[in-house]
Amino acid sequence: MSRILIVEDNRTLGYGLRNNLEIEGHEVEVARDGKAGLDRARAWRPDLVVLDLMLPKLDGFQVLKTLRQEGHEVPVLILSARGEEADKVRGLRLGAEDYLTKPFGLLELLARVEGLLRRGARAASKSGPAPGENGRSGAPETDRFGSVVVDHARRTVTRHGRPVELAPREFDLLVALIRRRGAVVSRTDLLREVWGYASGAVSRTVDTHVAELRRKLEEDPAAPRHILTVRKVGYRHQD
Amino acid sequence: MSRILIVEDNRTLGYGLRNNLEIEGHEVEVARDGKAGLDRARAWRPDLVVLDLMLPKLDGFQVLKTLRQEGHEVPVLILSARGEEADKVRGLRLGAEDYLTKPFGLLELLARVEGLLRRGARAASKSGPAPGENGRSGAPETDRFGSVVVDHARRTVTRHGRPVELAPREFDLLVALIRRRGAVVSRTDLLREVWGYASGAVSRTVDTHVAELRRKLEEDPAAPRHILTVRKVGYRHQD
DNA sequence: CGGGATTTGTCAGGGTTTCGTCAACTCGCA
DNA sequence: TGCGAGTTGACGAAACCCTGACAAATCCCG
Repeated sequence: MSRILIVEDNRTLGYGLRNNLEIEGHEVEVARDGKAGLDRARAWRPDLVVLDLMLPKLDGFQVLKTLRQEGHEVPVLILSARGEEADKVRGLRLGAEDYLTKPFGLLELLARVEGLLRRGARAASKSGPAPGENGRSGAPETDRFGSVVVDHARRTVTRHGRPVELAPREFDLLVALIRRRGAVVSRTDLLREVWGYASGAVSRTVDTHVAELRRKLEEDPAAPRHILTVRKVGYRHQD
Repeated sequence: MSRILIVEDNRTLGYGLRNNLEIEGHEVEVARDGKAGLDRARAWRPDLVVLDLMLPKLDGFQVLKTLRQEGHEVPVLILSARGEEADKVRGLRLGAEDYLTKPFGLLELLARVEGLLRRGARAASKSGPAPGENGRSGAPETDRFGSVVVDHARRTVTRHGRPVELAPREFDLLVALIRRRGAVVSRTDLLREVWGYASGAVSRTVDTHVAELRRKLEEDPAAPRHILTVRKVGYRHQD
C-alpha cells in the first residue's frame, strides 16, 4: 500500500520489520547505514521512514537533518536504544513525527506506522476520503468471537456486552493472537511481538498471561474454545 | 469545504497544517515564500490565508499589505514566532483578522480557522444564513456528556447547567479528547495537538491537566466515568 | 497399559512501572 | 509586586508483571 524505508543496521531487526510490514501490505526497503539510507530516501521517495538513531557512517540525527534541509517532507519514525529525553526532544525538534525506544513490541511499532501513514496519506491526494476519520488501511475497527468484542481504537473489550478489564500486556497479547487469524503463534513470536525484541523474558510468562486471558474471556477457562493451546508450539486463536 | 492558503516556509509545520486542515474537509495549498504566496492568493482566490510573518523573499507584512492594496478582502490569520505586541498591532492594522504566536497548539489554530471561515462566509452573503448559527463544516457546535455541555464557539463549559471555569489548556485538552470520539489518545498525540508542534513538554504535564479536568467535570474525580485512563497508553473520553 | 519425560496450567510473593497528587517554581501580565 | 496559568519533580499508592515452584495434562515408548 505504502512505501516504507527502514534504516537499521541490526539485520535481525531490519528483516523482522520488513517481513511484518510486507505482510501488512507495504512495499519495504532496508538500508543498513545512514549514508545508504539517505540515498534510498532521495531516490526512492518512500511514504515513511523508520530510522534508527545509532547507525554506521552517518547517525540518524544527521540523516534526518539532511533530509529536512533538502526539503523532504516524508514522515519519520525514530527508533532509539537509549531512552534519553534529550534525544527525543532533539529528534522531534529536527522534524521527526514519532519516537520509539527499544525494546519495543512489534505491535506497537506497527500501530505507529499505520498512524503516521494515515495522517500523511491525505497530503498527496487532493480529494481526501470522507472526514469521518475513516478510510483505514488494514485492520478493522473491532473484532469479535463468541460473545467477546474487541474495540481496537478504544482498547476495550466486552463480553456479553459487559466491559472486561484487561491489563496492557493482556490486551496486546490478545491482539497478537487475533491478528494471526487462526494460525499458531509460537511463544518466541509472541515474546517478540508483544514483549519486544530485546526482551529476555522466559519461562511461564506467556502462559501466565494466556491463562489470565482465558479466565477473563472464556466461558469455561478450563476448556477454552477460542484461545487454544498447541502443544510443543504455542497458542492459536479461533473465532 | 473552503479553500485555504498556507504561506509558511517551515516545511514540517506547513505539511502538518495542511494535513489537519484537509482532514477537516478543506482544500489546501501551501506556498513556501512570500512571493509564491502572493501569487497563489491572486490566482487561486482562497477563502482564508494562514500567513507566517517571517518568510523568505517577501515578509508577511508586505504580503498582507499588498493583498489589501489590491483589494483582496480574504480573511488572514497571522502566525508569528515572536510574541511582540508591536507585530500584533501592526498586523491587525494592516487588516489581518487574527493573530497567533508560536508555539501554538493545533487545536487552537483549527478553532480560529473555523471561526474566521464562519465569519467570512456570513460577510460574503449579505443575507446571512439563518441566524441559528449553523452551516458548519465539520464539528458540531456543542458536545455533551453526563451533565456537562461544551460550547465550542464560546469556549465555555457548563455542568448541571452551571458554568465551569476552564483554563485555556484545560479546554483545549478536553476538546482534543472529545474530538476522538472515544478512541484512546496517547500522551504524545495530546502534546502534539494541544501543546504545539515543537513543544518538548514532558513528564507529568498531561496528567496534571487531566486531573484538573476530572476535578472540575467528574462527579467523583477519584472514579472518573468520562475521562478515563488507559494504562501505558494515554487517555480516553467516554460519553 | 503404565511409567517416565516433557510440556503446560496454576498460584502467590515481591519487585517494578505507572499514575495521581501535591507543592514549589517559572513566566507573563497587569 | 501580586496573580493566575502552566510546568516540573518528588512521593506514595495502586496496578501490573515476572518468576519459580509445584500440580496437572499429555505424550512417548516399551
